[in-house]
Amino acid sequence: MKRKIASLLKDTLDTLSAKGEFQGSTDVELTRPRQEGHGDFAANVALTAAKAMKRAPRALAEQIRAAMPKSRFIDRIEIAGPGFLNFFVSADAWRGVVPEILGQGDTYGYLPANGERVLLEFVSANPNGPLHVGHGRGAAYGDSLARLMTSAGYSVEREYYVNDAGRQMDILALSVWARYMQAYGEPVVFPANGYRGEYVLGIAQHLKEGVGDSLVRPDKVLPPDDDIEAATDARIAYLKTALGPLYDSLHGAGLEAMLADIRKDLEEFGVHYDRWYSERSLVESGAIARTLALLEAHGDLYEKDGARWFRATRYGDEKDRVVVRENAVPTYFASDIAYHFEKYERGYDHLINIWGADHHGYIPRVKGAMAALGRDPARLQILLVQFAILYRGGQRAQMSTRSGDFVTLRELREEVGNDAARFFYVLRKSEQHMDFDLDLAKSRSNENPVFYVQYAHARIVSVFRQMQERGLAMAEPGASDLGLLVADEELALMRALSQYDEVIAEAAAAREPHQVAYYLRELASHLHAYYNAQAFLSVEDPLRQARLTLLLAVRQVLANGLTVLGVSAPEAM
RNA sequence: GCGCCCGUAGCUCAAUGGAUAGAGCAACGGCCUUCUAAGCCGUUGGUUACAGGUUCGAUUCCUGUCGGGCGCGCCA
Repeated sequence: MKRKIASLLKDTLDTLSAKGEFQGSTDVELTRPRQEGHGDFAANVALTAAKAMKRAPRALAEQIRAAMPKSRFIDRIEIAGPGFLNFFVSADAWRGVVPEILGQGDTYGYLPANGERVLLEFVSANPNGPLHVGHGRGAAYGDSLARLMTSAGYSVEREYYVNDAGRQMDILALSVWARYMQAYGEPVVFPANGYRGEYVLGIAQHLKEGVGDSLVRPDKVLPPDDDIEAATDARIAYLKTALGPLYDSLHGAGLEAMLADIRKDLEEFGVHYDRWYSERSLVESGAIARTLALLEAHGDLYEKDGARWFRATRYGDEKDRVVVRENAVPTYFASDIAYHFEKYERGYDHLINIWGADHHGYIPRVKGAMAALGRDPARLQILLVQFAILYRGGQRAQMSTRSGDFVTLRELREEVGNDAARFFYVLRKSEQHMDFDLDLAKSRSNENPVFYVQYAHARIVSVFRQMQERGLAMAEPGASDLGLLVADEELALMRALSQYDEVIAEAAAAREPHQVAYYLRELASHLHAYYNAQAFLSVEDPLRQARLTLLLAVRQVLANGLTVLGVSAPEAM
């Protein structure tokens, strides 16, 4: 609908331009006015163009209105305020959306394919512990964004970058080994910065059952005691020597167990990936070395304090960054450069990363590295998800992976259900700090907005169930006389329905799934109002058929929107 | 100290530079012998943190101040 009006307006402006009676861009944006009396769509073109043309805005608006052709979509056009053009759309035009929805079904709201490929990387949590509620927000946001952009015509691939090569994984291995030793009653000091979560015990137990006592070695706590990090590194080195090739099975046991857990968790949450991309594969394929060589060739690397540095300051970062440590081991940043460079090589139009807000300082160096490699940093869009601050019983709950004192995504899902968790997560804009009230999310009170929307869907289905029980039948939707739909609630509903594709387009462009959630709440609100004001089955037949047809369309759009958010549309509640 | 994000109703949050800043919850008052009351209708609630600036017009953009979160590693 919006596009139809916009196109009429553009044609008019083009005509005026050709006659020299209008200057400025004729690609005009229409808005949905907040104020009821301001029509269905508003254009501010007269206001924006008036200055350059040295004309009074209202007079210009009047001229544009006079030049607009008659259309069956438009009842009237008013000029209001400082010079807005307010378009009032005809009821018949609104009614047209109903057959459109029913004809397109599940694909209603899908925009035509735009041929653009998107690689969306999200969650990518280190596999050294279960996902917690912070990761859950990234998962819900990322997956909904993927669905949203798919609906908006993009070709989207989902990817999880598995950090299976770094020091943190060695610390997990060390932690598992300590628990394993304890399981054998061997004396061992648990590493001060190890992972204390209960899941580590499970992995150790599993390991014990699998390989027996073949990994038992004398413990050796190495100095310096005052530097925990250095002591840990020394112990890891010791363990690698002591275990030899067996270290891989220890490391692998932790990795595989955690990865399997994460995959299962996400699958159950409705989040499916097209690819799990291993960091280690970048090491083994030599991609890191090749990428560093490219930077070297461009003169963007140098030696200092025994390490190799990337000249990030040359590309806008605050300071230069180490890519190869003094001990010759590449940093995480080095693999990330290789990883992102490789993403560019794969030829996507948009590279989108979703990162936790604590990584924001990392953005300039990655973009800088891409610029150094001759790639356009603008094609890499990094979206930040702010932390969800947990509250339990009115108290702020702290999270820490290492202490094992945290709420896992799985716990949350079990307590509040996948639907409530997903809806709750995407109800806030991603860069907004979010207070996650666990008690509230757990409660099945009407404060939880997901029920409100799902209930609207279930109510419609229930009407059709009643219809059958009463021995009534639904005729072909196309046979209904929608002209009978004249009630305020009906027009409001149809107006809302026609807005769905606009919401999809705008939400996708802004990367903001929460817009869909807000829209659904509004559509549900119109439905509930309609439900309370009008009867469906207890009216006579031409009208009954028309109303049932409208209900079918509402049900369809509710279902489509919920699908974008990864939330189910229940038939009964 | 520097950088990034944020500050909107009692609470949680919306609002492509537009018109009288909106929802939900909470509070208060109504609505079920009829399709699900997890619902509907109504009332109350605001110096958009503060001070300037840009312009026809600012919650939105710019500068500064205050307050909160995060980051500033040869960790990831």
